[in-house]
Amino acid sequence: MLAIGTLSRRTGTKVQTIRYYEEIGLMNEAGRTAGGQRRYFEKDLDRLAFIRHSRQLGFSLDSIRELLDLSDNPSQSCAEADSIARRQLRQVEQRIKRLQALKKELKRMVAECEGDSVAECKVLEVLRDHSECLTEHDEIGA
Amino acid sequence: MLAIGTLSRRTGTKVQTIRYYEEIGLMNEAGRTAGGQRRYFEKDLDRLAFIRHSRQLGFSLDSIRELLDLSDNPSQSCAEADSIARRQLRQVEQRIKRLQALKKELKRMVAECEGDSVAECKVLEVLRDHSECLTEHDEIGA
DNA sequence: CCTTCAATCTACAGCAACTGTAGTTTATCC
DNA sequence: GGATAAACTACAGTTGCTGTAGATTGAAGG
Repeated sequence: MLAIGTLSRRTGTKVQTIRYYEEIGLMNEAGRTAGGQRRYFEKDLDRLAFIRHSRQLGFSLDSIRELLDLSDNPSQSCAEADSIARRQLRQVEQRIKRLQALKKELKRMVAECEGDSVAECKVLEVLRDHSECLTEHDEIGA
Repeated sequence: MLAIGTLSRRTGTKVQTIRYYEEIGLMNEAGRTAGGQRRYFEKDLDRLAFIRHSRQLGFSLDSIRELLDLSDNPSQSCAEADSIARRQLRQVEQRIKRLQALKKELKRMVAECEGDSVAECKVLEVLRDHSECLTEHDEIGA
């Protein structure tokens, strides 16, 4: 039987975060000692590791919930899991695209800055006037 | 004199967001009509546009606050604004790097999935077992 | 002048995904 | 049996908004 701190250490998850996952139903309710402390099995550790790893790959808690459901029912089709992963991949690619546009703009902004006083600062000037931008960046960078 | 809805339309900012910016002190407190509605000058519109544009470039509200301060005091050195922009650039580059690692991993995951049942689903397998990953991705993707 | 209706107002709850704090109780080790 | 680390609950705070409810206001048309 594992205490919550052991799960915490072994998965690099804050104790409060584990309790939070229980609260929102991602982790099963843990068994308790007579004194009320949570005690876990190895399988709980595996589940938490799955959640953490998925988070590291950028999946939302909602997606992870779906993936866990699939994982719990091994007879289902794999297609669902595949499509969740593809969706995540598309999102990541989207974000990269947007960030690359931002990077370009920021680079240009910084490169052109050579004035010594704020009055002639290119950085502030660009921020003041969107029309100086080369690219469109209408969505706020996630 | 401009109503809040006009600022909203002209900058693509939700009305509540403008009020929120006032609440946290990013926008100056607007003048009011006898009936209590906010009325703005052109300079307020400019300030809001500056804020929005900076947000689109991914600056945090705290950074924007600094940038606005600089912009309000045009005799200061430009170095400060420059360093804020460079910091932002570094952050963006960092995020791109991380996302590219994720993308690689997700691509591999999706590419290898060919089993038809969840039991042999590569996606779920990879999520279960971090050691199957090629890259480290210890930080949760922002 | 009066009605009407969109626009605005305040106040507060909610989102994602945690993180931090305070104050208390439990488990473990010597 | 005492000390101390670790666990407990409950709740506030983070970032940057967004949405809702219910009450007013302002401008245009008749």
